[in-house]
Amino acid sequence: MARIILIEDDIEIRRLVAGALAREGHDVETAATAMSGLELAIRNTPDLVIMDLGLPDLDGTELLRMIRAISSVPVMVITARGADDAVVHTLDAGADDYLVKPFSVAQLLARVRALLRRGSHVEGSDRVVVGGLVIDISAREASLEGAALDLSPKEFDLLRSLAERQGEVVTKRELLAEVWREPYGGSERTVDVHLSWLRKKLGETASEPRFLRTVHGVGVKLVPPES
Amino acid sequence: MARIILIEDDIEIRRLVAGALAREGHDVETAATAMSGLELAIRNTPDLVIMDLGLPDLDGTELLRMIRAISSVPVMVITARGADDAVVHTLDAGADDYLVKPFSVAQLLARVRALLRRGSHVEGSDRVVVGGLVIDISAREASLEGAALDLSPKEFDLLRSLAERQGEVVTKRELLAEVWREPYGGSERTVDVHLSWLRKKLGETASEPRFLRTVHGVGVKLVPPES
DNA sequence: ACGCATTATCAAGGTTTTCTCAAGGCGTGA
DNA sequence: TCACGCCTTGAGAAAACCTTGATAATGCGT
Repeated sequence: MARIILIEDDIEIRRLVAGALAREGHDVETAATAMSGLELAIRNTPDLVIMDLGLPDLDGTELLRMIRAISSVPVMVITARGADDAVVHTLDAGADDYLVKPFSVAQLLARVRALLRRGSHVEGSDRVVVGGLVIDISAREASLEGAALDLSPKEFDLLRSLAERQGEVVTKRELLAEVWREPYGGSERTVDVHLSWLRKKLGETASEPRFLRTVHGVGVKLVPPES
Repeated sequence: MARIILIEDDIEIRRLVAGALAREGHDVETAATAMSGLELAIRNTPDLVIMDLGLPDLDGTELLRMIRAISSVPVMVITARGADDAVVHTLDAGADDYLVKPFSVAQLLARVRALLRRGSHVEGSDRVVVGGLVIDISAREASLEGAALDLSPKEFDLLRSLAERQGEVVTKRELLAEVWREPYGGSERTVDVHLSWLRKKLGETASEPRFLRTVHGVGVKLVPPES
């Protein structure tokens, strides 16, 4: 699983590519303009950017330079311009691969795999994904539907403990042991309160749960929200 | 300048490509068969391997697998076979790029540059770019939005330690160990103060952070600024 | 439907962590 | 020696966070 940003104005191609990538298990965000794509590339710290060269608001090479100025993320360019000096020019501006439309989706996916294969060695960030909830352990940050969550230390640890055993019911005692480092003492009330805060930040309540389902008499479990 | 191995049986193409690469300043070794190419790849620890898929003594994919078994060197495949599943198959076998003959030499060179650019980044990562902040490690200098920063030794080491693990949370203890060489003793106050100075030079404050985000109870991390 | 046990939430108070300032030490070069 | 830049340390204030106890709500078995 990788975070991929797709910047493409043609809605047909966007759907086609985004769908194929999603089917490979990737987390895809799309943008139809250069500026919104740039913003995504800054905010989401993606593992790969795929961009069209012919965007409505800005020349693709310009966008590429802007991305390169702030990040070394792998960039794949897809475009109708197949002229040789366009390819050379774009690659030298910092692109990692260049695919000419119309292209085969299978080949695109294979090239994406090749780029990610190289990139994955660079970072040691491991993530846990539950529905629209993404938890990045080494960066110690979590986001819900792309929007960053502002979690306190205990809240994050709590969420991580639940995420590492997603779908499983975890007792408050276990959470006290894992998060609070208190295998015996400690009050289970404390866990309740933190769960409540977490719920608030996840946009849910105990009576309308989405991610955090309490199992009466046993504990809680973290699950992807229903439909 | 990079060490490149070219495995290609067609003498015309071999001369053409090897000549062009040499003219770019690279150190090129050629082989006409898979076995001699493999030997070169083992002995010479190249920065890049360019290989034909249709070699006389061994199937190209087989050679690719053998190379991959012993090395993670970038491999570029050039071949007459343009069929889509050949491309997919080869990329998935570990190739980094795939160019169909007849190709333009200019494009080949541009793709070589792209591969080498990435390869050198992985190895002795000498420059770290995060947002508008550029840290040149071997030159021991940093610049913000193009303007050089005047950092004291400790400030630079601190910034470098954070940059080398950008996006990751680093504890003050770890910084004391890495920057101050004091894995146990040492006061975390010291780190705080240096962070404060660094912030001032980066044009930010703790309450209005751009690059240095403190993670309460854990440490700090270096991230690209938002928007 | 009733009562008990468990869970949810709130508000208040206390604790820990972080930030910044200012003072002083140390070494270098003028 | 003096001036200067650099580093360390201590202290106070501010901010962020955690815990607790009380009360309301909910679930479960009878």
